[in-house]
Amino acid sequence: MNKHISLPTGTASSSPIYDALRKDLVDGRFAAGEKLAINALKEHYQVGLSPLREALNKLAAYGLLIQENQRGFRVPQLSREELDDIARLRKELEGMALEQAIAYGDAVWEADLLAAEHRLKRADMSLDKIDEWEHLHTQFHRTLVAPCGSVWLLRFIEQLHDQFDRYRRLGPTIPAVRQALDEQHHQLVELALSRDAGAARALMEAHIHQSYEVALARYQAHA
Amino acid sequence: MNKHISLPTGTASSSPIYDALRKDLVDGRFAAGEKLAINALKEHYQVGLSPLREALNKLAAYGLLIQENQRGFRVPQLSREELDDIARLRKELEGMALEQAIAYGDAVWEADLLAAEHRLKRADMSLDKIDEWEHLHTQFHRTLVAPCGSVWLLRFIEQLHDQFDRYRRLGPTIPAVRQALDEQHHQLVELALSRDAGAARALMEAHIHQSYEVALARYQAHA
DNA sequence: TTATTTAAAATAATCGATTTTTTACACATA
DNA sequence: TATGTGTAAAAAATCGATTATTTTAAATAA
Repeated sequence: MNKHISLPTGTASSSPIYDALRKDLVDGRFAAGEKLAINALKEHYQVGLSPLREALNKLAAYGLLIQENQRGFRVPQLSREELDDIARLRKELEGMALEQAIAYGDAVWEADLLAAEHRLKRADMSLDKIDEWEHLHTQFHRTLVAPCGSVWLLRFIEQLHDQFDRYRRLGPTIPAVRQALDEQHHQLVELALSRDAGAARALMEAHIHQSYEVALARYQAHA
Repeated sequence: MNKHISLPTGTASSSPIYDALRKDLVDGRFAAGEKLAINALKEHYQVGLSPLREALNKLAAYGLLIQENQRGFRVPQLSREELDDIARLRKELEGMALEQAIAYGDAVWEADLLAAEHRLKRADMSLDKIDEWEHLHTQFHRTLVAPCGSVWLLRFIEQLHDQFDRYRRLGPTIPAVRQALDEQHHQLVELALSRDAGAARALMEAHIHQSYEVALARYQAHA
């Protein structure tokens, strides 16, 4: 019995420590620019040095850490410029992927989409269940573009999502914002099911832009 | 005195063993699908186990290796579908990057471009100097898109280039093909200098397509 | 005081050995 | 013959300790 659904492609199978660290980095548990104390991590996550270092190396290659020559690992800085960059690329790549998904997606995809949207809408978003909601939200966006036919495009989108979330998750999710996003999620499904690629792409870009504005406000509040 | 020009962004600073392995993987020194024998690698590259494993982990995160749960590392398979995917994305992303580079590039960029093209054209391409030519070729394409303003776009382009080269380098570079590509390189510089973004993008896509056809032929000859 | 040098401490990277897991093969059973 | 089980060999992953490097602090000189 698998704990995970097998990923669409050769995504490196991940270790528990990799998953935990990745999640904590995306959630903003470490300060931007912070230097990671390896011994402290070892103790905190209760792992040996070797698995820890291998996870850190993978995260550096993935872009969630900076590796400095013989000076260990550091959490990347945040910047307005990078946030703009990430948002712009997300619009471009997810827009592209959605258009292709609408072209290639079959009836199974349609059902998956409806299910993902329903689960997300139903999800409790009280503070102790944020993780659950975040997971379903990620899952929804993943489902939306899944049948685009490009393994590499999906990979890049995933990576940008993680980077974007470093900014978006600087503050707590506000119910009113969530409501607005949920409405867009619903409309995205409708446009996808009606195979209106142009309108769906436009809405996707607007959707990302809205998230971008939330993320930007939070970033500015922090800086 | 630095051996490398510092990279535009937080690209993980790489170790000698990482560089060597990456190069050998891109050059096709390992068969597609091959399982890597760690002890053999250790001996061949004359490195310890720890640095080797860390390099392998980074390469897996980068997409040049597949990491299987407790079953070590494997060279990814090649497929027609993936080659098509990579070529398509390269056209899209490098086209986009070139348009932006033409919008943002300054006089220094213009000079760098001319220099990169000149060095590439002058380069000897005899069999023992292939590495030199390949390096200058990479450098030329890098220079072309460098001022696009998007760190992440550049990162993805670099990654796709490496993946593409796994197919392109299945066979030796033929002088006639090189001649044709050099001519396109020259025209790309001309269009870039004249700031004709539309035409430059179109030519870039045609240029990638031509490389794609070469790579496809080589892939089919191998399979 | 400010800069530079030196020494000590802290931390990162590496190594060699151990433990765990997988794979291959022989044998037994249906 | 096909299928399953047990054992031995191989390989990967991990651990504990060592080595090398960087950082910090103190001391000396300008």
